[in-house]
Parts: sequence; structure tokens; C-alpha cells
Amino acid sequence: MIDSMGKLRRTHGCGDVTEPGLHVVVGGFVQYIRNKNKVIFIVLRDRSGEVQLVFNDMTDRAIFEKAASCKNEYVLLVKGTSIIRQDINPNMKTGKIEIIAEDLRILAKAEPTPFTIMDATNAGEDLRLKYRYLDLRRPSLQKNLLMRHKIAKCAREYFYEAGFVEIETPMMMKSTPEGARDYLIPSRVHPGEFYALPQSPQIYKQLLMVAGLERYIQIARCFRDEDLRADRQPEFTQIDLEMSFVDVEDILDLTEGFVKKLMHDVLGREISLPLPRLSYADAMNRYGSDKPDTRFAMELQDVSELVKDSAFSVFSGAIQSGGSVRCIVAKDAAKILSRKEIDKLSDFVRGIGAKGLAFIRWAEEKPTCAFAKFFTEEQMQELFTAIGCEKGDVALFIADKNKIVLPVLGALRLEVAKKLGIIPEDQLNFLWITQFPFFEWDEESQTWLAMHHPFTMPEDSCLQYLESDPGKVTAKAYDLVLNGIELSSGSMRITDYELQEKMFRALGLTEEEIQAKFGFLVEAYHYGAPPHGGLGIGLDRLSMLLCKAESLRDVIAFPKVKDASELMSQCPSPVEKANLDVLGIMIKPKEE
RNA sequence: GGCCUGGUAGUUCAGUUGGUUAGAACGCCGCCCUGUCACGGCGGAGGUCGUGAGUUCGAGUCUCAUCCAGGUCGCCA
Repeated sequence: MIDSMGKLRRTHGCGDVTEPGLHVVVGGFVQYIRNKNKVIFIVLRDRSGEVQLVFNDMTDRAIFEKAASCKNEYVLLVKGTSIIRQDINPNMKTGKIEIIAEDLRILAKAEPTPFTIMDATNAGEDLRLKYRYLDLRRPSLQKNLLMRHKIAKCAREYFYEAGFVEIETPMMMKSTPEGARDYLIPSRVHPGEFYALPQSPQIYKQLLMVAGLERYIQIARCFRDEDLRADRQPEFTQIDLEMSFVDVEDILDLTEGFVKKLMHDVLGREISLPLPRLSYADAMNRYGSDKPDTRFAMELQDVSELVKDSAFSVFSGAIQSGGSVRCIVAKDAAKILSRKEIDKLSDFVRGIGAKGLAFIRWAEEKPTCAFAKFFTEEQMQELFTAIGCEKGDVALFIADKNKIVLPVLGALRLEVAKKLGIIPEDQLNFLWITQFPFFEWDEESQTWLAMHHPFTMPEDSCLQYLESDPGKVTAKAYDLVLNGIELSSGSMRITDYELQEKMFRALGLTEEEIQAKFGFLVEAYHYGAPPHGGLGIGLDRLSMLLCKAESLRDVIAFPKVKDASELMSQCPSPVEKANLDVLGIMIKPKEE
């Protein structure tokens, strides 16, 4: 039998009882029991922290017996008085006091949990996810969810103050065959037809601007049916914004104000504005990434000019076919980057598309370098000077098309920095990436594809190249990057329907395709739309970074695992045939 | 879909060159203990070594297949 609360109500959080002489009622889960036969200590835990309860020979016999019957994770309600402890526990926030129990109610019993509920748990993640409600009892996860709440609260406060209106957009919408795969929802009323879950509220928020709502915010759920990563869930949340009568600068300024408030409110840290900005081209050339981690240098260097005439065909060949030879120099890395380690790096770059890795390792008096034989002593000296390679350093070279060289060297830069441990962990490097290319040449289909969605506004200065030289066109698009992670992405939208039609033509879309895919959106812009743009800020990633969590799963209450299933409820799951019949759906048998 | 890593008690792990009855810690059960604090002491229960096949006199250990989990690449306009 369990007890009822009766009229007894909690007066304090466990972690809030820090003074002696208080008459308190606390409730929570049993964290530890230390039964010394004549005296029993129970540590009780709730959201606020832990506190020690004491039952001894002064305790009513029935209460004492009841305390003796308690086990871990029982839910208790305890009335008592706080007193100074005989021996202080310095590891506990409430370690100075303990509560002499006068009344004890067992509100719920608990079976032994599959793993011990404590922060320093070493239970496997799949087990913890299966019993997520137990995992979430751990203080560190509670802290993460609290942090996430604070971020959302801060966003609402800031943007409400700036005149943004919170509006919910539909979760059931038209499937758009562009981009990521949609999650589909079958329709019973229209058998054979489907809604889609939104990949983002993009279209609706633009229509809200056409509607004249001027400033919109939503903490929006988004869905993408693609493979998962540690930093990618099929269902995620973004702080979604759109605003009218603005240009890029206004949006960046407003967002920066939010970032500053966020850092202040949530972390108590001050950052200075404006945040640094880097063009996409510079980011690629200097860091080999459109989301560079600028907490450390080790920038990419182009040595094509120096090596283009060499007899080393790997270098000269790459340049002749329009590519380049670039390198990074890892200072004082020769000790850590042994031959064996460099071989591993070589495997690493091959794994992500490079043909190989050339290197200079300058550990002893003379550098080790396999390609040195193709160069004169003077030429090598010239190379060392140019890239700043000295004794103790390691230089790593990639030669190929730029489309390979840049991202591979960018990934290598991160990999090497991790190995060397040169990334300052507690630094917060925010960075805007701007001037994204509008089009991307697709070798496979031999056409220009939109790098962002096709409603993105091109920069005013390059409108003239739209048809003559699409590769030159840059977009009014911007990404906010924090420590090498893309936090936010946004753009100005096209409001001129004539320009929009030009864009569609440049992308090779036919009138039928345009109508089928975006008909209602295109039509909307025929009725007048103020200039507008916006962005979405990844709430999950932001939380992950601010909590210093290693995975998105640590900041989402009920996350999905790698195959997009949820281990606790075991979804997705098959449904009854009758349910499918109503929807007019048949399951195709698995192919052998 | 490719590649890498892992799967042994409720949990976290060890298990040597293939060789007797598969071990430890925590947890669990019982007993003892008036000041513990991740309490301590004594005793006990608990295993289809992910699954299936193969090699072998003999497989936790070797081989193959398969399932599960994680990471990574493809993918994510």
C-alpha cells in the first residue's frame, strides 16, 4: 500500500533547504539509502537538488520502520526540520544541513531500475533511451532541458519586444519534391493523396509577409526524412523568423542583438558586436568550409603558383586540369603527427574523396618529404618560406580539383586540430557567412541548381549576370556559424514576380513544373509583397553547443536514434491492415 | 547503401595461444552495524557469451552469414 499526500504539500525544493531551523515538507525520489540499523540516512532528490533525511531513535517507530522499507527511486513526501549536520558534506549543495524527519509518506514504490540514476552513469545509451523517463531523472539531462527552455524563453522575450508576432503554421502541408525527403501523411478522405510534414515553415512564413503580418516568430518543429547524425535528427526545432521592410543588414543586426542577449542571459557572458563576417568564397579559400571553426588558425594556403611547373605530376597535373595544390601547416606538430599518424590522416582524406596526401614532416634537422626529389634545394626553401613551415612543423598537401581540395583540406584541418588539441574549448566564435553563390553547377544533370531555395534574392549587383553567367551570381543569403557548427541560415526573398520567373527559367524549370511545385506561392506575389527576409535558428544545435553536449540527443527530451526510430515507444511500428484499407494503402512485399 | 567500432550476469566490463565448473565491480536478496554521505562487514542468488551455421576431440575465443547499437561517407535545395 502506498500513502496519499493528504493535506501535506511541498514547501521547499530539496536543493533549496540550505538553512537550519526550517520546518519543511520536501518531496522527491530516493537517491541513496544508508541504513545503519539504529539510524537511517536517505538522500532525497528532486529537480532542485538533493537533501539528506535522518531517521533515528527520536523518530516515531512506525515512521522509522517505513523508512527502513524504502528503496532507491521510491517517491517520498517528508515533513521535518532542518538542522546543522554533525559532519559537513562539502560535495553537496545542502551538505551543511539535514532534515530530521517527523512524517514520511511513501507516495510510490519503485522496482530496481535497469541502471543507476546518477550523473556519472556509465549505462549504455540505447538502454538509457529505452528508459528515457529514467534517464531524464539525471540532473545533467534536467539541466540541459532547463537550458533549452531558457534559450526559447530568451528568444520569445527578445523578439516579442522587437514586435514579432508568434504564429503557428500548419504541420500538415503540401509535399514539395525539392530538397530533402518529406515525411508523408496519408489522407483518409482523399485516398491515394498525401500531406507532408513541413521541412520548415518557409512557404507559410513568406505568405505571412505577403499577408502583411510584418514580423513573425515561431518555435517551429521541422521534419526531414534523411539519415541521422550526432547533430541531425529527423524531427528538430528551429526559432523561425521572418520580417518585412528590411534588407540583409537589418536582419543581421537584429539577430546579433538576440545572440548578445542570449549569451548574457543564459551563459552570463558578454560578446561584442558586430559579429565578424566572411564571404563564402573567403571561407572556402581560408578554411575549406562554409562553416569554419575560427577558434584556431591553421588556414589553407594555395601553393599552386610555386609548384605548377614541377616534375611532380600529382601537383602539376592537378593544376593543369584546372585544380590547385593547397596545404595546411600544423605548427609544432611533428612529435604528435608521427609517420603512423600521418598515414592515418592519409586514409582519412582518401575516405572523403582525395586521391592522396602529400606531406612535409620536419622532426629532425632535415625535413622528411617524399616529393622533395622533384624540387631543387632552393625551390624547397622557397616553399618553406612561403607557407611558413619550420623545424617541428608538419605541412599537409592536397592536389586535385578545387571541389575536392577545399572541403578535404577543410576537414583535414579540423581532424588535425582535434589530434593536436589546439581548439580552445570555452571560446565562442560566432561568424556570419555571406555572399553565397546562387547557383551550383551539377555535373550529373549538366544544369545549374539553386544552392538555396529558389525564392532567395540575388545580390543587387549581380542581377545582370543571371542569364549570361549564373556562376557569378551571389545570393542575399547568410549563415550564422558558431565554433564550426551552422546555427542558423536565412536569406532575403524575391518579391518581384518578374524576377522570380527569370530565376525559374535560369533553373530550367518549365511552366508546368513551376505551377505544380509552387503555384500558389508564385501567385501570391502577384498581389504585392513588401521586401522581406528571415532566418531559422537551430534550437537543438544551439542548445547542444551551450550545454556543451556531445549529441543532439542530450538536449532533446525524447530523441530518435540513428535509424530514426524511438527506442522507448518502439516507433515507427506496423499498423493494422484495417487502418491501411481505410487509407487505400497496400504494403509492397520486401524484395529479395 | 559503403566503411569503421562494439555486442559476455540487471548494469559496466575482464576473459591469455581454442582447453577443467565463464570472473570482477556496482545493483539485487538475507544477516550484522547509532552518524553515514557513491557508508561498511559477512553470506547468497543471478549467464542460451546478440542469433544461426561452419571448422575442431573441444569455440566466449577462429571462419561465414545475419541482427542490433554507435560513428562516419553518400544523402540533408
